[in-house]
Amino acid sequence: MRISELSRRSGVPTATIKYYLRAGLLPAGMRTSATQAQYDDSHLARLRLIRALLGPGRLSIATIGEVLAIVDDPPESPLDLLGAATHALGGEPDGDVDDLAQAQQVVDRLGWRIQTASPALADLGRALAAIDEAQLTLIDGGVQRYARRLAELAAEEVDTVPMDSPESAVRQALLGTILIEPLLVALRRLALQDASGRRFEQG
Amino acid sequence: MRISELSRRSGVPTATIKYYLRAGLLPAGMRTSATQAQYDDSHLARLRLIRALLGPGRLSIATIGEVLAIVDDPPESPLDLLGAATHALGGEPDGDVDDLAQAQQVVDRLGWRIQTASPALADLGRALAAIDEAQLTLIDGGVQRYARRLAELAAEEVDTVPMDSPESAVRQALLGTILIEPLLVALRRLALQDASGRRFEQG
DNA sequence: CAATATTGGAGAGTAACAGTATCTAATTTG
DNA sequence: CAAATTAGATACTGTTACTCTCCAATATTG
Repeated sequence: MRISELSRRSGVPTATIKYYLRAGLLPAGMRTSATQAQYDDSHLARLRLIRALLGPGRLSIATIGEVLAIVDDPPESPLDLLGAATHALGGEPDGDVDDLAQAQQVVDRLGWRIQTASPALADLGRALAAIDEAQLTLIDGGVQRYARRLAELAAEEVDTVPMDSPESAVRQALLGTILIEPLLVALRRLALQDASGRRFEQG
Repeated sequence: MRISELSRRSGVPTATIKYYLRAGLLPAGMRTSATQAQYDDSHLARLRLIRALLGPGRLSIATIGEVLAIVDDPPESPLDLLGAATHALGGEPDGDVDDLAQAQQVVDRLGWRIQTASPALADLGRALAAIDEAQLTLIDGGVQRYARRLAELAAEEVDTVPMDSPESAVRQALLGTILIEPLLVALRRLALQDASGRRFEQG
């Protein structure tokens, strides 16, 4: 198909498609002449993926570039996989030292083995600091309780990663990390609405 | 304290503090003269909260304004509370009709009672669509499994909301909704790293 | 008490981001 | 052959979250 059809089928303006091409998010089409290129379903799928990562995934164009680079050229070892993934995501790699130490302590108490200097660890530190500064009361058992629930889910998720090919493994692992987050956030907000409705209607 | 001390103690530049004052996020200090005002610990706490919502919470200045307006002037009924909360949060209220229908179906199957037109429902629809478009495989039991884990946690969280005063209830409920999200996201990424480490080291 | 520093308030300027618009030359299509 | 489409490049736009500059009015310091 040509760019106009790609645009029509994806709902993305041609100017924006060109912008993604320039940014290297979308591979160039197969050139048939100086002013024409053919795009196929893989381009359509990639385009939809970009929009998914931009929208619900809330990633920046730059971050999407890093993520897609990993998807397109996966690391040898699956061990490095999620390391590379969370490294591409996550904000500034390091923050306040105390916050980081607190995060490390949480992870240690859980017995989790994490590559040091994971940006997710810094994110955890900042999240804990934010909760602290807002003087929020956590549920009994606090962070550990959330962590154990998520660990159960994480173990199941990792089991869904196919081991047949590194390409599909990296895809599932990386995109799963990113795209399930908005699902969890939305579900949690709805669960809170339901729970608070149940509590206060009889209180 | 004066603005320079507020700046020093919070780490926020005075120019930025003035910007928050103009935006109505921070109440004005007590004026002592035409060119001087006194700020107290409540201003410091508010400033830290703003930074927490801006950083880990990833809210925009405009959204923070809405959230703080609810905190400062809570609705009468606790029932409206999380409705107002999730209404202030959440992206565009409505999206694709099919996506919304799928989200509604998920919620119905769970037996959750949600105020219709909750932006969180639209968010759920978009999150599901994104997962679908990326052709991700969900864990067995799919969305329902995530949902039930989150429902357990949500029920416990709602129990931590103090019923003594509407002010503290709204604070806990609203800020809990927002600030625990980055905690969950960070914990999940770390849990995934740990789980994938465990899986692949023996695979 | 004079010189220097700080402040509130307002408006303009800035950097990053995610597009959009315009233009040109070369094809395609009708 | 005339009208439409395209790749590619460059320039422009709108939004966001600041950041800078100025001014007159104090406050502080020597």
